Amino acid sequence: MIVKPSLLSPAVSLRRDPRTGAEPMTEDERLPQPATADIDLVTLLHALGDPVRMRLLLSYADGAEHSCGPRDLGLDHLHKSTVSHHMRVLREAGVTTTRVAGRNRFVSLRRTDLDARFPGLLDALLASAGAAVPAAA
Amino acid sequence: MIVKPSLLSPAVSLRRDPRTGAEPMTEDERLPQPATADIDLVTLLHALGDPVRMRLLLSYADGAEHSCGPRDLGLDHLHKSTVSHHMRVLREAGVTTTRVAGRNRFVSLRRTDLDARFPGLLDALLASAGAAVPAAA
DNA sequence: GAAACAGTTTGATACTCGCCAAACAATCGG
DNA sequence: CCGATTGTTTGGCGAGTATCAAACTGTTTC
Repeated sequence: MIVKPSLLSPAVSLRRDPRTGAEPMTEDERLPQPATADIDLVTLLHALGDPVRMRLLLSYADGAEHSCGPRDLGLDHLHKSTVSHHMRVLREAGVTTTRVAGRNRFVSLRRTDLDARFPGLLDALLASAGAAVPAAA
Repeated sequence: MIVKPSLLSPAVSLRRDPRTGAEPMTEDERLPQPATADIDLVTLLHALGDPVRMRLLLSYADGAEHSCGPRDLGLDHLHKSTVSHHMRVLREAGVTTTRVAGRNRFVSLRRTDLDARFPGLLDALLASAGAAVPAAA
């Protein structure tokens, strides 16, 4: 079940259980996450109702992939296990996806899935979060 | 901190009959609530990240005023003190406003304030909550 | 004044959550 | 193989929360 794609195999095939990831994302190893249709609004709001996770969301809003270290996210004051916990909450809520590549994990926002599930919600949330801290300028 | 108006303010009686029509938003008739500019996004999401409070939000989405009893909200399975607790969380998060009229309290959504603070967010939330339960039709 | 009404507050309990520290697992470089 | 890197998992602790039950406040009605 462990596949090492980077050096030898050009194509990776890791089919998971249909209850977790039923959608065709990048052909790479991903941590378990809910299917788009299974993303629950209350669970999502609960996940984002925490200052640390909201900060993580804003970090991910650029659409790029981010590694998991606290230093990469401006969370030096938190232990790495705490950051790992928060990222798990976000992933299990359907907010983020995690791609495993070697000893690194790359986290990114599930923007397409969220827009499909709750149209307009993510944009409104990001706009609200940006408007909530106007004094920074 | 909860302030008892009847003990601190000697002359507060601004009671008006509800049948006379819409009343201006008088401070003395309202339970304490955050100012529009003080509504915090994370606090708001935390408040809505609970199934009971999300249900309350949907009940208030019609814009009308609702009394506080569990029977009026389809929450018969919950104790009245529990409902009171949830409505306090919503009010302190800035989601709702509570007008005191005699021995009744009328709760309604702060739609204008929320739209001013976080444009588009409430609509997206209500649309998402409606889309989250499509099998009910 | 007494009773009924509408809702809040307090106390108690069980559960969840956020946090850290240490142990653990997997990968990459020597 | 050994150690360094990267992140996860487990255990524990303090704080917060959801719930009910009972007592309480203020209001209306009798």
